Amino acid sequence: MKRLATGPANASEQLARKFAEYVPLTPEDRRIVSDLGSETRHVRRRHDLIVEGARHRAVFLVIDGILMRYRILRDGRRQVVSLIIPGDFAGVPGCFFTRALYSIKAVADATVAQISLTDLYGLFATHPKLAAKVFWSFSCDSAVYAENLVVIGRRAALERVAHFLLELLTRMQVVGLADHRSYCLPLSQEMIGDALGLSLAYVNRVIRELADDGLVTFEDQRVVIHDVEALSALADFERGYLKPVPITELVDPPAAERVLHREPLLA
Amino acid sequence: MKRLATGPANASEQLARKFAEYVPLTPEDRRIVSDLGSETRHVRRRHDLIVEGARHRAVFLVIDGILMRYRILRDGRRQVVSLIIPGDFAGVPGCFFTRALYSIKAVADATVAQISLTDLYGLFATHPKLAAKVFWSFSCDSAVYAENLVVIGRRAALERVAHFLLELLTRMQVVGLADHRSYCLPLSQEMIGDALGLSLAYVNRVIRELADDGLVTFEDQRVVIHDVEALSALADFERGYLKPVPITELVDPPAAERVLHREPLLA
DNA sequence: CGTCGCTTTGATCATGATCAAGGGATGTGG
DNA sequence: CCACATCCCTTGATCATGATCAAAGCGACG
Repeated sequence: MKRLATGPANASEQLARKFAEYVPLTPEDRRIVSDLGSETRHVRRRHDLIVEGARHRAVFLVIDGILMRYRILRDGRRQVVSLIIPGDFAGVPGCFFTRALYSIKAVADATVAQISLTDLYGLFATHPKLAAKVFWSFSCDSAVYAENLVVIGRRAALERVAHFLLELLTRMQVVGLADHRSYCLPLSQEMIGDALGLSLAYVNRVIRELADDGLVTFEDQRVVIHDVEALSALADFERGYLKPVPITELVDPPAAERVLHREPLLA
Repeated sequence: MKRLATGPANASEQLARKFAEYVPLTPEDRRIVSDLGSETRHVRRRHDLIVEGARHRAVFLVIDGILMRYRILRDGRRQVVSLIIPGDFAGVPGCFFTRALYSIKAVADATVAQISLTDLYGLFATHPKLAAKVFWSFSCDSAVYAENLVVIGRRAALERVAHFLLELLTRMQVVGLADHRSYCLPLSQEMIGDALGLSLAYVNRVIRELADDGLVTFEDQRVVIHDVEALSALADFERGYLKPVPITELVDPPAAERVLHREPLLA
């Protein structure tokens, strides 16, 4: 259960790592994120960070650990809506609603940096470029949700599980928590089922089938994907949706192409 | 098939209508949107506005008509990822990726205002407050995707259809295209199935069942929900996820609470 | 040492898919 | 104006994917 990379100690390091390829943070950005997220909080495995229906006071940048965002329906059925790994924000897009739409629970002991909504919203007035980067990343999360709609809506159980493992491989790689084919996955099979709309028992059978075919191995909490190519083909996995365009073009477009005249910013 | 409201003629009117409650647009905002979206385009029913894999050059603000965002898998299975109604943006979040992740097709003849990516990105430099409002609305779209994950992942067919009809009722009401219990729904049962991960034949049976129970009526292209309360109970529908907090607090937080000092905006 | 969380496996069931066929409306080209 | 095609709805019969129920084993942990 060794870690591939030592967890970064603070918020700005972890965010910079996630954003590295696409949303380069300036030293100034990192200083601000460090300031904003200086108040860290630990969430123990199986404990809730946010409970559905509660009022929002902050968002949380995950520094270490894994959390899941979920809803439990009246009759006990549970759907996991997203897995939140280091570098991701927890509490988004709930922060745009007065009360939390979902609960968020730590799946493995987690450390998060707390950013008050006041500070977050204030970024628009004080550091609009950084605000743009953060909101750009919020928007990109939609792409993951949309893709998962295709997974759950139109793929068979085997494909769903395969896709799930590959998406997580890719996301973990981005933040340096996976090598080219393996990572630590602290989820029970029940949680995987709840993320994919499958029953616990069936997830177990499907995983067994994938293992029997020599495609993946689970040992302890580590997943090893022995043939990423083959599994991707099986799942019809295209990782494009996890690779947005660099935001540089967005925040700093070529000056010549700006068509609108400027307005005073803080009028 | 009468319309409840006459369709607004231009982009800023339609956006203002959608944003009315939550994201008040200033007169200046509306002028800018009018400028940006002055180039309109018509998309005939069944024609594609964007084809998966194409390079992105613009986003489109829907003025009139309905479109759907979808993917077709290798073996022909189709998943509709979202319905795009007047006031929504088409081409988001695809615009954050070099190539379109999904195709977008008009379900009913549509009119859209075209906004080039250059102009959209340029908003951050030229009109950051308006950019904030637009990106805030992009982020809110995530909430709809997440909710639909719960619908498709953990709800039975009857509940899915009921939830679908209620979500659309609420969204159409926001832009003045539905009264308190009915609206025009130009979708075939096959499309509804593709949005909900169900087969055409089964959608038909479920709709029949809802009709037999006197909960809804389909006539011509109009849906009438006879008992919104009962249907909401059946579907476990909570419309909170369609009602974000007003953005005013976000863009104009109380000055006293701003903790960070300001930086020059266009350094 | 006993409980709890998690995995594994079997047996049975049912929701919803698939296949097939027909009918009504609308549209289109000859 | 008719013939034909297409789209969409409807319904029946059958099938299968995956759910549900049940029970047992296995660590880990207190």
